[in-house]
Amino acid sequence: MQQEVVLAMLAKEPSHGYELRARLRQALGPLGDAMNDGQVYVTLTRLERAGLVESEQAAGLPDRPDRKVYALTADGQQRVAGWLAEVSWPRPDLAEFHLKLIAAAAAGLADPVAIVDAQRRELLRRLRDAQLAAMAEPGGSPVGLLLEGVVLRLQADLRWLEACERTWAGRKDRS
Amino acid sequence: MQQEVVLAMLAKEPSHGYELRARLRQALGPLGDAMNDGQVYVTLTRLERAGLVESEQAAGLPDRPDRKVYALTADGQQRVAGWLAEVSWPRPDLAEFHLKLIAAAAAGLADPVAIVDAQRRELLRRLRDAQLAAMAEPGGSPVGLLLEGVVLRLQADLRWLEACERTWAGRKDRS
DNA sequence: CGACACATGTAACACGTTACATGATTTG
DNA sequence: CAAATCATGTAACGTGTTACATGTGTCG
Repeated sequence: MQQEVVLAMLAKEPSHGYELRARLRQALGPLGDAMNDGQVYVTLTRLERAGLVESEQAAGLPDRPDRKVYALTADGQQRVAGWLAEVSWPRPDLAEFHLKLIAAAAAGLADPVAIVDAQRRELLRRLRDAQLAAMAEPGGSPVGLLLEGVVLRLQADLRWLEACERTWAGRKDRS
Repeated sequence: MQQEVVLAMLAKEPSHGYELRARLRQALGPLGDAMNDGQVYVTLTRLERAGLVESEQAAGLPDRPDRKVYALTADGQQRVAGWLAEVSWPRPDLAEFHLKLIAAAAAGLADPVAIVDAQRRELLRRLRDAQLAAMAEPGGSPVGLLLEGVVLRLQADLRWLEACERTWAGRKDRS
């Protein structure tokens, strides 16, 4: 799960895989459920191979399995600092849907307007879910904030779908 | 670039790599500039290996290199139909930024509010660019529609950043 | 002559995902 | 006894990305 994220969590303090996984889940709230359990370990292994972290065996709780505690190397710290300074932002991934409409219309396989409609119903469902989840979180909490972002996004996407419907409905009339 | 997209473009009519690439670029407008030239061929090769398309050598324009024309197999057609019926939607990728703020605050490496600020400046720049690009497109064109989606997204993200700033500024006061 | 349109690829790499595999201890 | 918690991994796969590599014909 995103090497930078794991690195940044280690910047706070050295830790082991199991705990990182738990911290991630906690920070993501309901969105963390999609995570795969083994993923963190894969990422840690690769980070170690890349020389960004180092591991050390450490005793766990009494009568508990030992832990493998990872800490940042100098390279790792630099990478984290770079990541924090970065202003990258995932570019909107609307292109796929856009191309779907174009392809459907061009190939005559499906009605673009119907596709938009189906998509809107799906997004409305997700919006409802996100709003419910947001209400379950205490206001002002980080997880609540994240869910608010999801809601704002979905609302923007729904408005876009309306624009899509208007445009494609118009195109059909003219063809 | 997304196997389904390539498949769907072939659903309209059999075609060769170079043309697909051109059609993609045209459909994406300014967003198509990020594409890598060799990518389409990689995708086509893998699709053929997977039995979703078949290729045939065909004569190109006079005195031009030959083309390798790809067409959908029955499996490929089914896959396209399935894709069109799907209501998948990329889940919002806000988690990374969210985790960045949490990590910055926890590790004390950077001021979350400063990060939010830098990010806002970046998004405002992108918003301006997208609006300029949108104005260059004829109204009602597919590319213009896509750019409108990008603008709506950016506006929603900017509103989210404002919420982030309020929340994190509040947290700082209390710490 | 140099740039551009036409046309095709490959090799290597990074990364996320999935599924599988193990084993102790506490709690109901 | 079964389930959950603590704790770790690996092998294989799909796919996007990058960089490199090649060749002709036309147009200015």
